[in-house]
Amino acid sequence: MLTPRQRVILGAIVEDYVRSGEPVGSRTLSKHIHISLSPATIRNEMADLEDMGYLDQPHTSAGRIPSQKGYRFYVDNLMTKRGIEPSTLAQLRSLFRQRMDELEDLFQQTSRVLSELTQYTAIVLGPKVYQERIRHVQIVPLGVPGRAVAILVTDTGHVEDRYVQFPEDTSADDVVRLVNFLNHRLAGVTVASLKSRMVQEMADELARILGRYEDALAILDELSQVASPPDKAYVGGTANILAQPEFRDVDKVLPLLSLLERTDEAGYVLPDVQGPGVEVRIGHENAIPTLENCTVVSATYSIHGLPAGRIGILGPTRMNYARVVQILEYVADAMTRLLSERLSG
Amino acid sequence: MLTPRQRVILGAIVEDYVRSGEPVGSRTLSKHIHISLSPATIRNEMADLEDMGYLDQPHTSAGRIPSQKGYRFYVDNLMTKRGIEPSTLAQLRSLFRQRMDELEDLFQQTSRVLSELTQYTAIVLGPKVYQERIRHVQIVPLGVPGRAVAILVTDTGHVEDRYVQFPEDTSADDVVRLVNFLNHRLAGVTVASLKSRMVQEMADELARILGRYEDALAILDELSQVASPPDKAYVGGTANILAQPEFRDVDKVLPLLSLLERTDEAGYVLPDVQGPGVEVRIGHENAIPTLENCTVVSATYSIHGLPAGRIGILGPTRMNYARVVQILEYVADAMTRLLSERLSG
DNA sequence: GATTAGCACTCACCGCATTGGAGTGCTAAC
DNA sequence: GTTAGCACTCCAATGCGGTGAGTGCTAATC
Repeated sequence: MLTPRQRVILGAIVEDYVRSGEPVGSRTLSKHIHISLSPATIRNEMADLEDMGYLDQPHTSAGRIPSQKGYRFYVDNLMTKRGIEPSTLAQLRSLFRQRMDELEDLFQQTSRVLSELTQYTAIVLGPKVYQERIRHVQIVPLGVPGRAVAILVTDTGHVEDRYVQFPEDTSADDVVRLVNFLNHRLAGVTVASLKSRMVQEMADELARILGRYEDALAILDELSQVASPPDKAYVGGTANILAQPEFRDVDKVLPLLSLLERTDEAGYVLPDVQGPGVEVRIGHENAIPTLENCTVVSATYSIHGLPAGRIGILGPTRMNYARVVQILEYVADAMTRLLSERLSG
Repeated sequence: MLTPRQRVILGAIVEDYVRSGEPVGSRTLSKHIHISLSPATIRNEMADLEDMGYLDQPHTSAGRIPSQKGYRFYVDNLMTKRGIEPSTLAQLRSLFRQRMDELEDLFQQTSRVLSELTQYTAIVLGPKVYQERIRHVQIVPLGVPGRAVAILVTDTGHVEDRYVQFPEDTSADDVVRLVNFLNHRLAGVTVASLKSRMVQEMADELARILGRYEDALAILDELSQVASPPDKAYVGGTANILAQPEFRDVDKVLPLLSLLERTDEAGYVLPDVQGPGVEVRIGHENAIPTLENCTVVSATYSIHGLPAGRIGILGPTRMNYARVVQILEYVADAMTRLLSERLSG
């Protein structure tokens, strides 16, 4: 257990190091406002903190830097939220006051603003489609026989489309019948359940309508594909990583940038927690080894009380935790309100 | 004008430098197979080439490197295409042999493979929608009165959707009438013409159907927005830039990465040429100042004989021009064939 | 007249020693 | 328990000579 004095010293070291990026020495700390101890005393305390694993020393004659354990203790016990600076708050407010017709815009803009405000990398995951309810199904045949586009619209206004192939001799009438049937049977059903059991039981009915069982199955199979799009990730400010002194070295950033570049994998950077509140993963706490020197802070936003998607910030372990946590709290909250309001009445 | 011997020497310098990344000295060159001259002679020629601006010298006692003018001369007059290596060809063939249901996949995969093969950054621009013909229009009202999703499907299977707002008292019947009217009037029309004159003349007709003129205008205005989506850019291999020795310095890459990150601006990297063949822009020939030390090689792909979109490679001026040009020629050609074949009968 | 051998010169780069300074650990005094 | 003092450590910056690749120039050679 840490003594109150050790806690003050650890907190001061974390905050000083986050600000300056330089290892913190005992002399620097003794000048700190809330600490009126001589450098020697502080040295003793620092040696103890290092023994306990809260601090690291880059080399014998350097100051101390927080270890990952140190950051963890800071986040759990010492961090004080001072409220978001007015200018930041203003920028956030204006972001959510804009009229954004497209959901896509909202996510894109959010990731841009988040990365600008924090100077770290921001990741915004679009809402998971499979919880939404189907509002409309449409099939548009293209010029080529047997080829068409299937479109799914959910009650949130989310549109998914997919190129599908039909048996070549499917007639225009068949398509109309199919669309009517699907709309009748699927309206209000969640996307998730479309994939599973619905297909089975619908196949029989559909076979009656079309008069061909195999075709009915094939068509439904194609359609069910529409319902499982990959989660879309909006990544902003990847270039910001380079500005961080700990990533000035090209060899260290390369794996990180490669990871973020594949937007399909970028989603895995955010942990899959669905609870409320902000989640902080420091260094090795992340599942992905590439992130061993990074911290990922993430939060969940909801639609109508249901967790819908995640937003997060990726930066070095030397991160301004308090500020990032507060900003994410604000943004997750604002997105929850905006989306819930917009998508009901 | 360059003498034949000067041309041989310049060509050798370019190819040697592209391969090694080190300034080329006279001794190295004299060992070159096709050059049987003493270092001294070569030195004299190199001095002349430098005077004419084809070569640069990093410092007095270093070898020579090609200037941008030198690269330009090489590309225009000296470059010999030796044919793509078998292994590369195999990879390209297998890319286009895959079944790719979504156009999106095609562009994404192409940009990935291009960047992997070249180890540079690849940019693929999706086809310009406005040349395509409208196949189907759909409007799906959402739960909230006056809010709906408008969907446009083109004959290539391209789907555009947009959240739109209607007058709140628009009835379900009105929407059905509107959709029927639009499909009747717009089928086969190019997206481009929808924006311009169509709107004007349709407004009158629509007003008769709905019985309200202002609303008709408002609705058409919203719809015309759907028809002008930004060109979508698929950027792959941005991290590859870091692997290039000329961009090991973080300060030099940062502006480049920032540019590529904003995918809306990434499109501007490729010049807007619509002719056939491959375009090479070296250093300052690029419109964007950030690219002063980069070369952009680009090519156009077509659908049914009409230029549809562009693909390109971004790398340092020290680039393997012959190889990149050949690969782009191949890919543009393959995309043209694939898209034309797939989108007709 | 073109080519080449020879030579002095330049300059980046490497390794090495030197120095300064920030910071520590330890001990003894307060 | 706290602090002053001191020897010690180690990084980072600086300076310096040696090395080698490469050049430009001149004079000899073909």
